[in-house]
Amino acid sequence: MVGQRQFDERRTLERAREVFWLKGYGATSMQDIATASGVLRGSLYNAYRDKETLFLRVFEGYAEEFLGEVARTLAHPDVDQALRDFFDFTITSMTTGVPTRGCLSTKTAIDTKAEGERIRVALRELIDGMERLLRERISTEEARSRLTIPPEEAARVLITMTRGIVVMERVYQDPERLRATAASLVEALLP
Amino acid sequence: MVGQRQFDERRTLERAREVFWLKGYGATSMQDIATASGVLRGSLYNAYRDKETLFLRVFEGYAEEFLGEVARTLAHPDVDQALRDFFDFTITSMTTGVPTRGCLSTKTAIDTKAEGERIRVALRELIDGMERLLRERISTEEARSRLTIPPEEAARVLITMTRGIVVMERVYQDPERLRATAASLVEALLP
DNA sequence: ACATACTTTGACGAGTGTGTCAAACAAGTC
DNA sequence: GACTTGTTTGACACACTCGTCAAAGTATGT
Repeated sequence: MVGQRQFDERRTLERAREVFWLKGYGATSMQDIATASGVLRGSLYNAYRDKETLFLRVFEGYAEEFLGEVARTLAHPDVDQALRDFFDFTITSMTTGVPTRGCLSTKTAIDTKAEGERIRVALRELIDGMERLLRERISTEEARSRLTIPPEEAARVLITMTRGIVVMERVYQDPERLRATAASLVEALLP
Repeated sequence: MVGQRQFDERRTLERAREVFWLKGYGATSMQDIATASGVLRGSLYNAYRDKETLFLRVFEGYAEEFLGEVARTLAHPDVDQALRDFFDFTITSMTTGVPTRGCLSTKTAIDTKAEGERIRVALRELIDGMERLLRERISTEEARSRLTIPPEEAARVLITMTRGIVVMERVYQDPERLRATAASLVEALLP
């Protein structure tokens, strides 16, 4: 390679992720990312073409990490505990930072300035992935026998619940309340 | 009154609501509302001071109507049916329009440009109101005896679920899926 | 008819946004 | 040392944003 990239791409995407996460796609300007990363706006446009493409690049890494963490939390042998760990992880993730950062994928899903098809596809892939992990975890013979509804349906309910919890976090800013609600749902699914 | 308002306030707030609902608080400009209502920007500023105050005025009407509808849907004597009607109403509301408009309160809750305290208070009032209606409806002796978890917890789970459904609507744009998920939850709560 | 009190109107200031581009630059290759 | 190829840089064009304000307009009360 002859004319090679001068800036540290990992670090730049990391900073970009933080900004997108905190402010959301629509409210984040390329200048915000330039300032946060120390890379000039022009270089960002040269390297990533436009804001949407840069975002997709950032989101790719986010989704991968997130799914990895989810898989880890669900690994607990006890189904109840696995689900509690799962909710614990998502709640901790969204209530991290001051002010709390919330959930990147939910912010993006709701953002009217992020309605491009590429973004929606990326969102679907992440949620599909989470749903698959959940479904697989609660499809064991043991879990199946204890569930009040079929695992496929329970997985959908659980994944939908995580999205709802994100919204409630924004409104009430009370992690304990979120955990209690999550525990209530688990109790209803696995009495 | 001497110098009285020239424009039809009802109609103007109605149009403003439509725009805010479709585009979200942050992405809506005063010019958007001026264009949609036919009232000049200057007049809007004169009448409502600023964008946030105008929004709060709009949201007030929205919340009132919404709570009224919720109360009506929950009135069904059969608890299962009442909850199904409740979800049916929220899902129909968010999937109305082309493109579907989603949920105004959820869009506002997630919007990083709508983080003012007055807005958060208005959001809490609406959600608190919905929760109260739900809780009261499922606190009857009959409902209580059938619920898998206490009515207070069930109300929180239900309200959180509606917020999650809104997010899933944005991602998958599939009303049937939303109804199925809602039905699954009701099944888990009232087996 | 005239004063009053408010609304309407359109221009203004100041800031922000996206994306483009030509020129300067840097790092390998011949 | 010259060439190639991509990157960096800062300025540019253009559009949009919020909120303000002076001047013109208008319906009511006297």
